[in-house]
Amino acid sequence: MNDGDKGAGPSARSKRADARRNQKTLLDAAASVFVTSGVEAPVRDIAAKAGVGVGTIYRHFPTRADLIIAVYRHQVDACAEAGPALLASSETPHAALGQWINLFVDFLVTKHGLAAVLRSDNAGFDTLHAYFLDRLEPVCTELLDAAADAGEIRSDLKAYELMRGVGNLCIGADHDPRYDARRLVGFLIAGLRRPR
Amino acid sequence: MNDGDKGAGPSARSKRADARRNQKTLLDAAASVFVTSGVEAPVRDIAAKAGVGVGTIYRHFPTRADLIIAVYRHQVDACAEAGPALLASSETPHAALGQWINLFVDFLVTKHGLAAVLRSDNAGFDTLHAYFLDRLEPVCTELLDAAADAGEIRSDLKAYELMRGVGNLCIGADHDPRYDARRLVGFLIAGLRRPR
DNA sequence: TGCCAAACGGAACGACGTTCCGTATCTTTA
DNA sequence: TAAAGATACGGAACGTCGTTCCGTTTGGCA
Repeated sequence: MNDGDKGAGPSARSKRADARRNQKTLLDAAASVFVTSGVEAPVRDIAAKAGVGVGTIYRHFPTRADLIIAVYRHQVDACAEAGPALLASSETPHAALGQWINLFVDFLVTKHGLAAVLRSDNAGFDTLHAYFLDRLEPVCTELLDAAADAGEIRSDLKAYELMRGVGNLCIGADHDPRYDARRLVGFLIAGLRRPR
Repeated sequence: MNDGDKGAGPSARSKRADARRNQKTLLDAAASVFVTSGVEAPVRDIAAKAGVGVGTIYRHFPTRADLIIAVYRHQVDACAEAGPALLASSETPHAALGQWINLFVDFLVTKHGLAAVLRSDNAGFDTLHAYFLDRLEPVCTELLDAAADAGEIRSDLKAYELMRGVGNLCIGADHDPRYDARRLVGFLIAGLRRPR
């Protein structure tokens, strides 16, 4: 338990001062570029925004996924932590599930291209995929089980499958006014209801 | 009614013999490579498989989308034509819709990466997107309207939105045994049922 | 047979991710 | 405080990819 490092990003302490500074600068620059150009923005753009060479990015974040994870870790964690809270505060487990899915969808939809990259089969994004799953799948499973135990929804759906489906529905949901991912996800969740 | 050309691919007639031959060779090579490496296979691979230079590909198919369209046109057309037939032969419009969507999903899922490319925001794939829409949206609208008129499903969903949703759900459905796109699409369709 | 438009092949270009290494900077130690 | 060693930096360089361009070849026709 040395410095709070969780394994997906470089340590924040016990490094040279300039390295620590650059890491922060890089995170800010990446976050900013992600907002304007999406998470698939060229590495050089991020480097330029941060006023740093591309080598520096790769030293701090060996893969692109590591950078994305570092940028969004807090929000993913918040989403994970909201699960149990919703379960405790909602009328029914199904309502909690719906609200939690809404959080998840909002998160994905507001990050340009994140959903797409999550599903990319390009090598190097497995880490990202794995991180989201590690963090969120248990939470989703808990909500799903609760709703299934209450008899509100079918019980043969795994959290993994649901999350992939929801994630997929969010792809390209920005920049297309004719496509409302939230609504479709709502239909999907509705379709989970136990027949009768 | 000259030679069957529909505008998205080069004419088959009134060209030099070698050109006509190469066009066929290219279609076969592309189809073959698409099966083994997916629709995003490098252009050079397709050229190599066909035994031609890359320039030849671009002369016959100005954009990558044109090549993909040419390869799958028959299947897309078949899917489009199946719509009215299903509507006529099924018990209810909702059943017809479900069966038609199944055809669509089967088509997408069996073509490596086609669903993903359909949703790609890379420039150059608009043509592909447009072709699918031109061909299939009217059919989907017809089915949707029939089911809505029969009071079986909600009436506030556009064919465009449904097709995008279904297409999205199919992304990455191959090479992942834990994810069954057909099942999720089924849930989505079920979720369209009119409340009651 | 000889001409020439049509078609061909593949080198070349620009964008990108990623790696590598000479250089600059920090930190430690004498 | 000054020099040495470790650490980090910048950006050139490499490989891959889509796409364009042009010198060369070839098929059709007079």
